[in-house]
Amino acid sequence: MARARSEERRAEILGATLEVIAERGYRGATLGAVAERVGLSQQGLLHYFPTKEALLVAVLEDRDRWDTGGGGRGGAGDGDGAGDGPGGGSGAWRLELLGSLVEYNAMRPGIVQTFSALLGESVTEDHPAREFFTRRYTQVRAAMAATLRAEYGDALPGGLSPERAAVLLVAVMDGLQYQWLLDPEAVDMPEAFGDFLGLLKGSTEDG
Amino acid sequence: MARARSEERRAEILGATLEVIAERGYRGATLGAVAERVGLSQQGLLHYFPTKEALLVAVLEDRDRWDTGGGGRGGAGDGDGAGDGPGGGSGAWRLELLGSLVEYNAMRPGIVQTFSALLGESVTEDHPAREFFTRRYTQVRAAMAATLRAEYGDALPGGLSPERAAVLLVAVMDGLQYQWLLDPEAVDMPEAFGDFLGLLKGSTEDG
DNA sequence: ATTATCTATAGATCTATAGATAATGC
DNA sequence: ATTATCTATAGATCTATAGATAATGC
Repeated sequence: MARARSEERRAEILGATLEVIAERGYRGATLGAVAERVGLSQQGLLHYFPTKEALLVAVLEDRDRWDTGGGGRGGAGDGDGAGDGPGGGSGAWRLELLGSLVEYNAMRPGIVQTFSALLGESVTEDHPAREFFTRRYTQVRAAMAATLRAEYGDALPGGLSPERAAVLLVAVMDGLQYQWLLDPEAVDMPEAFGDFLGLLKGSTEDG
Repeated sequence: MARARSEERRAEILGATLEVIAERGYRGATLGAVAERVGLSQQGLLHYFPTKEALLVAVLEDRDRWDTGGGGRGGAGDGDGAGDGPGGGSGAWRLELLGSLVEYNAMRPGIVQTFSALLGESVTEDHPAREFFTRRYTQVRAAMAATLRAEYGDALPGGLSPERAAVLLVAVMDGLQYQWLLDPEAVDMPEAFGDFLGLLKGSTEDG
């Protein structure tokens, strides 16, 4: 019971951390702000996560677990570095699910904002999330390539290899997120992503 | 002469600011670090830019000036929110120049990192660059759409309207920058961008 | 006068450590 | 014993203001 309550507390704290990072980024996030959000003193928070970096690491590990479907099978990625969704479990996403993933992300601006902010920060020097994102993108590109290969074979309708298309697929997902976060009225993220899938297929359907 | 020296100093300071932001983001950048890089005390720096935010604003205004070709004619955008290049001057980019722009960016990781970090941070609340990027992306999408329309008319070979293709074009440029900054060995940014242009044209050439 | 810089410093924060107190589980 | 929290606080920073000093340009 004590253990269970402790786990609950940690989950609460991680949720609050996601919120605070969405609002201020990791560097701008303070332990005090996270603590306040869960009704703890800053020092009380440090009982659960001994340093600020440990808190970030826990957030990223959580993300990894969630992305890989909770089952803990590594290798397959999720849809994107800055969005998330239901884990696959079988090794590679089915292409049609990627559209749903983007729609799902469009309903969760908070979490998209958290990871878009982290991704942006991660390119700066010595950022504690940099290695995480580097590794993750390698995985995600590989998973996307596998998905595309399963769907289209070694050459896509547009003429690209699955590997080269995968880079673009991931780029589009991330890039759309920034444009959409900054101006959700102006950018229909799921529609745009559908447009891109249409290009890969060599034809376009209406949104 | 005093005026000229002053302008020089300001330019030096802006250059140093770009570097420090690339390394630590805007929130992580300190006036002291910028000052040190130009051999001034932190308080000496504040003689030129009275607040930290004024320094950021100057960086962004500089960028705007550079992007619009230095001539000060508004309306046309540059290639991208997180890269830069020679200004157009005539209102819209020619499509073939976009590829060169990406190649140019690939030779300047520092500046790409500065603006990628800023873009990432800008999605957080009350970030002083948020409005800048929102406005700029609106402009850039419009300029891209105009470019595409000039090249292909109202329907691209792939079937998209210029406006809908423009969103993707910008997304690809940004998204590629993050992947490339995190892992330049793994991602050939210019090649990937060429692949995307090929998709828009409905055919693909080798890199 | 104005410009360029500096020293001193106020006033805020921030992270993390130390050590106390109370409750829970053996 | 262990767990959960708290108060107190050290030690670092950071931004920005105040005010002095020296040089430059009329």
